[in-house]
Amino acid sequence: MDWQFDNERPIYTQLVEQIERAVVTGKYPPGERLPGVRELAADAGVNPNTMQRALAELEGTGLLFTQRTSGRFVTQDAEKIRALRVMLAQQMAGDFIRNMRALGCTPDEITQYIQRAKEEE
Amino acid sequence: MDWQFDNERPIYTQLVEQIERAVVTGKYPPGERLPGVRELAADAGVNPNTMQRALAELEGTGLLFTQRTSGRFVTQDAEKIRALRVMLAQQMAGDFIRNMRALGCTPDEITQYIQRAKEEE
DNA sequence: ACCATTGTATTAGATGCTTAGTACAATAAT
DNA sequence: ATTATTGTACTAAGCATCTAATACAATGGT
Repeated sequence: MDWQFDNERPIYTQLVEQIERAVVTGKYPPGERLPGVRELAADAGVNPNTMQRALAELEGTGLLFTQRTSGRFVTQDAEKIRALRVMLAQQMAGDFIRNMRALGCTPDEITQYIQRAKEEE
Repeated sequence: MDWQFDNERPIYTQLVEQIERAVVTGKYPPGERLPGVRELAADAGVNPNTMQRALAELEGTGLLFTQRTSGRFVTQDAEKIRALRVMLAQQMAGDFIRNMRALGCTPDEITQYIQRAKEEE
């Protein structure tokens, strides 16, 4: 997993996002066991405490669950995962539109910028 | 001006963004004088130091300039302002596409989410 | 000349994030 | 039974952000 951080926002927040992504894209399938906190932390290059904090949040939303001494697992509720993916995508699209509008962009202009950005990838 | 903040990122960063928006949307035309630091800070509900920090950054990019004791002004370079608006829009569109791709969205899927988000505003 | 207003600088304290280091509880594996 | 591995908890330190309060320098308006 290729972790990547900016220093605009707390690392634990970015960890949450990137683990969510790994789950909704199927990199960690439903029911699969995650590496341990220490291993994940070492892989991401962060402190175990910071990783722990991110994982605890993901447990709070029910995306992960813990079995006390055998490790952490992705929820087996595949529907929940699909729903999360849709929710995240809607959220991002909504935020994007609002932000573009705040710049004074018309719907057509937004479409043009999107088109351009797609071609550049 | 209706300031709005989340607590995900530093306030001074968000101040920079919102002032940039006010400029590129023409709310503060080229050459126009801004309210003083204290007034802006009071209006935004933040500490004058924090506002000062945001304004100093905007000066660093040349969007604003200071006349020692009469106040701060928007640059008179209208082309610079147009260029900034385009830059911000491209940046946002690029980030958006990358983030949607990271969620596993296809180009068509992205288009659908955009369409949906536009209709909901 | 005077003075209110401008931007700017400085110090101190509170809070949150991150790292480092250590320790403990529970259990699967041996 | 013992041991290694799991998640979890705690303290201390460093750092950035933000607020609060105060002070100073420069100048436009009177």
